[in-house]
Amino acid sequence: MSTPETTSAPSPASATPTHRYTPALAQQIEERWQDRWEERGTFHAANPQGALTDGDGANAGAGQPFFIMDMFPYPSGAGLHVGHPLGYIATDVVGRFRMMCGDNVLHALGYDAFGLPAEQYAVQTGQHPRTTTEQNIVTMKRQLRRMGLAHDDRRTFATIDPDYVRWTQWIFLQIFDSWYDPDAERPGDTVGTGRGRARRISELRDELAAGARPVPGHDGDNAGGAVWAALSEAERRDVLDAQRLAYVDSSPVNWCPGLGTVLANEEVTADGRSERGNFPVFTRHLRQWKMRITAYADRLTDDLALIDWPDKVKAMQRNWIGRSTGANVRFAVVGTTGTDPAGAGEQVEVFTTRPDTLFGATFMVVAPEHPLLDEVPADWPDGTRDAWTGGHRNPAEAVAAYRAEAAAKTAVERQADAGKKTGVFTGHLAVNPVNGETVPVFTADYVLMGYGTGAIMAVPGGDERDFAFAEAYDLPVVHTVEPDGGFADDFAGAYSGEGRAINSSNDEISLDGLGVAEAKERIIAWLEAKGVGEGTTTYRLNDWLFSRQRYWGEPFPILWDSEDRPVAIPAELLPVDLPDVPDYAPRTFDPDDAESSPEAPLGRNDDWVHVTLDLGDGPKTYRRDTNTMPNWAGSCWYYLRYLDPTDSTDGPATGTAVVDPGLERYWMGPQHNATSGPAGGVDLYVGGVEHAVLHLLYARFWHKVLFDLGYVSSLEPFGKLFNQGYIQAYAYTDDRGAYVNAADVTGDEQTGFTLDGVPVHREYGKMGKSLKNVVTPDEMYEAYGADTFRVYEMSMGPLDLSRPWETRAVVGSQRFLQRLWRNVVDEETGALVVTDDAPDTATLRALHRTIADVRTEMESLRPNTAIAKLITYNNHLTGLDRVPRAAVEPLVLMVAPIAPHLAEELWERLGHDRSLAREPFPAADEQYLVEDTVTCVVQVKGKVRGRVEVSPSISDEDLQAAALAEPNVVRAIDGAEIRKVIVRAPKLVNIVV
RNA sequence: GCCCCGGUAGCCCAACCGGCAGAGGCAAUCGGCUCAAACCCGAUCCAGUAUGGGUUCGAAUCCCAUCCGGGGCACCA
Repeated sequence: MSTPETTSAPSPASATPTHRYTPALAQQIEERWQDRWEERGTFHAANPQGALTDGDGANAGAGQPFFIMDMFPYPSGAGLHVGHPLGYIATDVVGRFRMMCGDNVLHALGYDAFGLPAEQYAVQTGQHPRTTTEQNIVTMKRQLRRMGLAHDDRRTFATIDPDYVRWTQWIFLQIFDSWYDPDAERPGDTVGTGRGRARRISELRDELAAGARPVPGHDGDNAGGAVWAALSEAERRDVLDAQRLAYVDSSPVNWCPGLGTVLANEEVTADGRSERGNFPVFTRHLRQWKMRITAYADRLTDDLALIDWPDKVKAMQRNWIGRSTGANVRFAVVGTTGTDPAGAGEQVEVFTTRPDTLFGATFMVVAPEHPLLDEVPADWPDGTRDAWTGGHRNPAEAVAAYRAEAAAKTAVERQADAGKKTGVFTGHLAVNPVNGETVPVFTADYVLMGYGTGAIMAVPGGDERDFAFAEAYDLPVVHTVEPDGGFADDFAGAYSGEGRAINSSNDEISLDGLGVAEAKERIIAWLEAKGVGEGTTTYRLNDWLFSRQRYWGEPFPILWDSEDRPVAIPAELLPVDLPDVPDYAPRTFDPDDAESSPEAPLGRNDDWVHVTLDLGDGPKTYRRDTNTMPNWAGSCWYYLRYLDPTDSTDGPATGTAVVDPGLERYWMGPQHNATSGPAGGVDLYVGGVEHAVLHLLYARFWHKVLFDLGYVSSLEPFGKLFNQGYIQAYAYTDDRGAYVNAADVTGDEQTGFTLDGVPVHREYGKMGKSLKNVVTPDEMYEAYGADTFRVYEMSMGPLDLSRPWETRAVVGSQRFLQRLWRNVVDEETGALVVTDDAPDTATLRALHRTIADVRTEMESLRPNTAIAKLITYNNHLTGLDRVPRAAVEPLVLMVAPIAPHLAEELWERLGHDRSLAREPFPAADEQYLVEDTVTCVVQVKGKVRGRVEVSPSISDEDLQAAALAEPNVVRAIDGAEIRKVIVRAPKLVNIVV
C-alpha cells in the first residue's frame, strides 16, 4: 500500500479536484467579495453634492443618474423563500449592468415595517412589535446580503425608525395644511386642463377674508369678506377644516370587527371582506380621518399617459378611479295631491352618462339609503299598479320594509342577487323635465348611494338593468335610439349602442335623427339653459380613509383642543413617538358583530393622551389623536428617502423639507437622463402586480401634493414600472389530502409522483409553510452558492412570467459556471489556463455576436435570453484547445451582472487589481458582425428545397440566378413553369411554379 | 357576464418587421472517464406551434371563431 505524495484532502471524497468550482469554493469566494465590496464602498452611489459620495470619496461626475428600485419588502417573521428575491436579483442585474454602462446607479433597499402582520406576530409571541420587527429585519438583511446585492447600504432604513416617522408625519402635516383649488393654474401640465392644484390653507383664509371667493357652506357671495367677517373664529376654523386635504369626516366607512379597525375601500374585496384576514366588513357611520384623493382623480387618470407602466396596471388604476362623464339632471318631485302638498317643489338629482336618452326615462330609481325616502307619501297615489307595492298597504310600510331588507343584506348576498331586480314603489312621483311626464319613483338596491347622486333616471329602452327592472315591475319601455337599419320586428329589450335618436322631441328641442354624441351635446346645452341640469363628471373613487385603530403604525401628529377641533403639532416637535401601552393588542370583536365600535390602543395610555403644551398662545391642555396611520403611509414616500437618507448632512438638516430639492431634481426630475420621460420619477420600479391600485395610487397622490406645494419637481414618483412574475411551486398531497414534504417526492410527469413508493397527488400554486414546499435561499447558498442561485432565477424564463420552481434543474446553472471557471482556471492546480494568443476569427465572430446580443437582451430586461447567449459562447470556448485571454475576459465582464462573485474572482485571477463593477461593459466591433457568406434558403412554393452560400451583399438578380441553378431546386421545379420569384436578398428566395 | 394576458419538444422556455420551427436549461437514452458509482465530459432522442377557418408566394407570428389556463372588473347609471 503506497502513500500518495500529496498531503491534501485525506477524505475518500477527495476525487473532486481541489480547485473545482464547487459549492464550498463558491461560498468562500462569495463571502470574500461581499466583505470587500462592503469595505470598499463599491456600490456607494454618489450624490451630486453633500456627504454621500462614491467609494472613492467623489461626488457624482459625468455619468447619468439612474435610480432603480424594488417594492419595499415587509420583514416577515417567516423568513424568505426562493420566490421573494426574484425581483431583487433582477434589479440588481440591471443596476450592475447600468453601472458598467457608465451610469451613476442608485439602488438601495429599506423595510416597510409597520403594519398588521408585525402586530399580530408580536401578540402571538408576547413581545413588543418593535422587538420582533427589528429581529426580522436583521434576519432578512443577512439573507439578502448573502445574495450579493449591489445596494448602497448607507441609504437603507425602516419605516419605523423615528427619523423616518418624523417625515411621514411631516408630510401628513403638509397635506393637513393644504386645500385643493380647482381653478388655480398649474404650470407645465400637458395632458389635462392645466388647472387645479393644492394650496396652503392660509391662502384660503386670506382669500376668504378678502372676499375673493364665497365661504363654503354659508350663503351669500362674501363680497368684501362680509360673510367671513360675520363668522366666529370657531366657525371659521370649521370652514377651513372642512376644506383640508386631510380632514375628519363622519360618513359611512368600512368597519371590520374581526380586525378591530376601519379600512379603506381599496382594502375591502369585491365580496365585502377584508383583504387581510378575510373578515366580514360592515358599513358604519363613524368620524374618521380621510384624504381628499378625489380632488386628484383627473390628474391621476390623465397623467398615466406620461409614464411607462404596463397597460394592465394603468387599466386597473383607470377602472378604480372610474371617471365617467355625463350630466346631472334634476327631476321635480310631485307632492301627492291631498296627502302631501308640502313635498311639492322638492327635487331629486340624478346622474346619467346618457342624457341623450332622457325622453325614454319612464321611471326613477333611488338608492335605499337616499334621503328622499326619509319622508314618503301617506297613501299610494292614483295609478299605482299592484306589482309596485310589494303587497304593502302604504308607501311608508313598503319603503321601511325594503330599506330594512336592503340594509340587512351583506355584500355577499348583494353580489349573489346581482341581476335579480328587487325594489318597491316609494309613492313619490317625479316630473321628467324634458317632456313633463309624471314618472313613478322606485327604490331598489341596484342603485348605489355611493356613486353619482344615488339616484338614476331609468331608461328601460336603453339600459339592460333598467329593462330588467321594468320587466319585473310592469313599467313602460320607450326606445329613443334606433340602430342602423331599425329594430327587428320581434325586438324586445334595451338597445345601448350607436344609432339615431327617435321619439326625442318637445316644443323647444328635437334630438330626432342625431347621433349619440351630438344628441348628448344638444340636450346638455338645453338642460343648462333651462337650469334643470348640467354636464358633469363623476368618479368611482372615494376619498381615502386614512385612520386605523391599531397600535403598530405612525401616530397622527394632531392634537384636539378643548373645543374638539384639530391642531397640528409643530414640525419641530416631531416625531410623535408611539406610547408604551399596557396592551398593544387591538381590541377585536366577533367578526360578525356589526354593532361593535373601534377602540384605539393608543387611548389606553392616559399620560400620553393628555398633554399640556404652549403652542404660542399660552399653555393649554390637549388630547392627542389616538389613531394610527395605515400601513400605506410609509410606502408613499420612501423613494424620496433613498435620495437623502440622513437628517444631518444634506437637505433635511435644516428641518424644512423631506428631501433636498437639488437631489430630487438630479435623481428624479423630468428628463433627468436619456430615458426619463416628461414626468420624471424612478427609472425602474420592479414589484408584483398586487399593489396596482393600493400603494401605487396612494404614492402617486402624495407625490402630486408634494409637487403642488413645491417640494418635488417630478410629476410622478415612478417613471417606469415593471411587474415581475411569481415563482410558483408544486405541492403534493397524499390520499387523505394532507400535504407531504415536497422535497421527498420522486418521479415525474410520465412515471407519476410517489413518496416512499406511494403515489401522491400534485398541485401547483404558491410556496408556503403549510404546503410543505418551501425552498429557502439559505438552502440554495449551501447547496450551490449564491451565483448559481442568481443565474438559475434569471434563466428560468422571462421576468414578467410566473414559473414553477424546480430545485433539480438548478444544476444546469451550476454546470455553466463550472465550465466558465474551467475555461480560466485549472481545476487540479488552480493555475490560469488562458493563453495570450490572438483568438481565431470564428471565436471573434462568436464573441462580438454575443456582445451585441447580450447588450440588446440586457437593455430589454431579458436576462433569460442573455444567459442563453452567454452559455452558447462559453460552450464555444470550451471546444477550443486553449482559451485566449482576449476571448474570455469580455465574457467574464458580461457574466458579472448576473454572477458577480465568480466574475470578480476570475477578473482578479486574470490579473486585474480593481473591482470590475465599474469596468466598461464590452462593446461589439461591427467588423465581426458581418459574415463573409450567408446561407440563403431557397423555397419552392414555400417549402425549403435547397440552400446556397452567398455573399451578404449579393444583388437580387445574382441571387435569383444562383437559386435557380441549385440542383435540388432544379429537381423540385421539375421543369414546371416559373410564375413568380420572390427574392429577399441575401437570406431567402421563394420560387412559385 | 365583460375586459386583458397566455397556450411551441416529457418539463421550463427561444424564434427581431410574416421568411430554414430551436438559442439555452432540465429530464431521458447512449457513449467516454472510473475497479465501480456519483461528479464531470461528449453525443443522441423529442414538437410542426391548443383547435378550426381566413389573408399571403410564404403564418408560431396578422385577422376571425372556438377550447383551455391565468389575471382584472362585476348592478358604477
